[in-house]
Amino acid sequence: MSKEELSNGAGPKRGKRVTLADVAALIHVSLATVSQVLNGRPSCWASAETRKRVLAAVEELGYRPNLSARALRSGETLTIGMITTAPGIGSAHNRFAGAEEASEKKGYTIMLSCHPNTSESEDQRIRSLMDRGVDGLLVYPSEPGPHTELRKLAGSGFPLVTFDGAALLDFECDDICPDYAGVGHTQVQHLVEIGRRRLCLITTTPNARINVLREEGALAAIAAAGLPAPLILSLPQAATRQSPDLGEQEDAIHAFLHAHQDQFDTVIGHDALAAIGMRALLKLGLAVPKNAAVMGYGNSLIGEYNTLPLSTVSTHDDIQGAEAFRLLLERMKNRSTRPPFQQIRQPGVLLPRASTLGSSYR
Amino acid sequence: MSKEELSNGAGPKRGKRVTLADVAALIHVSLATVSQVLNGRPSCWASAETRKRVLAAVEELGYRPNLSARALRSGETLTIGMITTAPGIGSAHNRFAGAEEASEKKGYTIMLSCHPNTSESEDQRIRSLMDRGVDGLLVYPSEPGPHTELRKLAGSGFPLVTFDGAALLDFECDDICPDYAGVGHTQVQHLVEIGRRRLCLITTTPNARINVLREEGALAAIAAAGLPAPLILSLPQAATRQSPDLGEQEDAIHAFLHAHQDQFDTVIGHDALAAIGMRALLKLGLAVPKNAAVMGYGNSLIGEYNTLPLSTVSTHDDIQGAEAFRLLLERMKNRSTRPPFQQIRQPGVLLPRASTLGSSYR
DNA sequence: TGACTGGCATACAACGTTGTGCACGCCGCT
DNA sequence: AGCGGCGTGCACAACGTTGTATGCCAGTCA
Repeated sequence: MSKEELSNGAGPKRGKRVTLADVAALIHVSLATVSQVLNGRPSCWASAETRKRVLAAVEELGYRPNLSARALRSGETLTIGMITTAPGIGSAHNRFAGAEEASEKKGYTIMLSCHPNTSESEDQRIRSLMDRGVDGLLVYPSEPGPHTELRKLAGSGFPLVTFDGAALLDFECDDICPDYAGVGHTQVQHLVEIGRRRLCLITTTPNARINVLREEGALAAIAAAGLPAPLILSLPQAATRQSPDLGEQEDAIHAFLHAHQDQFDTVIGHDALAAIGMRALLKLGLAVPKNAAVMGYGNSLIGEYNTLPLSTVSTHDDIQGAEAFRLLLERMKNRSTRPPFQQIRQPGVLLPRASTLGSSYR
Repeated sequence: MSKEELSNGAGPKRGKRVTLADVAALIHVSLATVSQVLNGRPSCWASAETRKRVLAAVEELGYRPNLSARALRSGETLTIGMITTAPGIGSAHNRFAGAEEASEKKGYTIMLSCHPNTSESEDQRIRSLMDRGVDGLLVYPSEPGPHTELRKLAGSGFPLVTFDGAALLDFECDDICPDYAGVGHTQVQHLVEIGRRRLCLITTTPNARINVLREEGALAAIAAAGLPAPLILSLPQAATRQSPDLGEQEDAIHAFLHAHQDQFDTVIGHDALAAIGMRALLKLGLAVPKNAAVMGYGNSLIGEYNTLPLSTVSTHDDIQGAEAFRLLLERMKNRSTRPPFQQIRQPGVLLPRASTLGSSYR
């Protein structure tokens, strides 16, 4: 008897999903027995014989458990939430992809929620996901603010892992972010090796602590290498997260570099800014990398597809995502014990390309 | 009496979530009453007085409904699923962002699931999301295959909207994709306006029907404009979705363009390929756009941040996402009626930049 | 005065699971 | 023969909602 015959015949209620009761009825066993067999209770239960019949019936009817019901009963949804700020240009979609791949293997699904970069919208998204009963949460904290809900979660022992939290939060929690000091070190080491000494650092929003952290990493590495202090250009944060006004940024960079001509031989910034910076350099008539090398960091495709491929230090955002999920899973498995918070720092990997090594473009 | 005092004092069960029963108990009303007030049953019910008391109690206890329970009871989860193939370079994250923003406004949350590009993994992701009781599904179909689950869903009237389905599926369903014919027309019109006539088309995987559709759009526009038939280069599909081997692609393009030198004055492809193509052109010693203009289409940042900004026809992937959700919502609201399937075609918008208009780079 | 109306609130039964406690029959042991 | 134990299986009570059927009271009309 095929599944089709059953589903539109006299079988279980037409058009409804197959339930445990349907399976039980088919082979004249009780609900509980079927449930036990399927969940493979560790100990005693269920003779090999009934077990076989149950599995056959499940197969025949195409039974699939109703996870809403299971969630209500057991409090576990096999679902985690992820909250990000900008999904576009930044690291979010790569970290998501890494986390998603890892979580899928363990049977988890991710609810992904984006929000404008404010503490209130962060609170709201957290509440929304908690209402849905997620078992754990991966969060990009917003720029500094009260972080009411996030703080509560961290304090309550709820499984939570943040990205770049160290730079943005004034309380402790499990966190993962690039090893900025290491990234800076790698950048500087490469630049020193190719004979550069006079760096120009381009960054955004000086008031955002995350950028301060990035900057500190680079500065420490520069000092450690015995290079002179770099030029620093701090751009105001992009107005809209989806598409910052590149023209405006380019003009600002152009003006700055023009004003400090002959004071640098290298431009550093995250991949997007480095790409924009490269345009400004060419417009100034400087050859890249001959007159000025350009070096980025991050994980973006921008540098990889660029006409003049951009040397960068990859922060392996996808691995960060996978690691974040791994840590989250650990916390979800052991809700009772409260191990000390863990701060993971993802090392960067040098990807030297034409913008530091190539023959020159104008 | 503050919320904090309650939650660790004698209030509702310590550490547990506040439930309807807690609220009801606090003001000595029945469960049902509270539920009715909160869900604002349209008609008769609930005096202004009790309504006020209920709302006050809800506020005081910080009650939030348990959506798992509601889902079990009502069959609605306020959650939709989205299934994509490659999340990285393609249109997926922009379409997601658009859908997410639109859905969030309506109280929906999206579960996002990615899969390697096979029909089996597509089936598996669909089952996983259906188990979780999603109210609707947005799907990137995989390359041609049986599409067992997807076909079932489309046939059952379950709310489902696909992206690029017209090119990939042999059955009907609600669908949205770029208006390829329009995109091709816009590209060609712009190129004609700047005096180009001899086009070279770069595409991938000739066997994937989606690329055929794209190609057809361009070819039709080329023919309509009275241009000679273009050169066509079909590259094999990238091995890994995360990071295709750019060097290999570049070499292939380089060889092709070298072999057909002087037979084209323009290169067309989607943004990523166009960017790679531009490198090949420069390597051949051709000036862009003087000797060869380059034109992409899509919605990627690659062209925007490129050293030589890439002219493109944006397919507004974020709007497509929002539109897809709008249509899905319509289907979810009217489960009973089965209106004819709708195929939305998103028009492209010309973004002329330096790769067709600028002064030349070499 | 009895019956009927309408406004308000309540009990109760689902939704599909899972875990606990108990019942039944059979075996071996004392 | 009586007892304990074990191997199987089942009934039942939750989990937190929501919709329906019902109860209660005051006021109104015949």
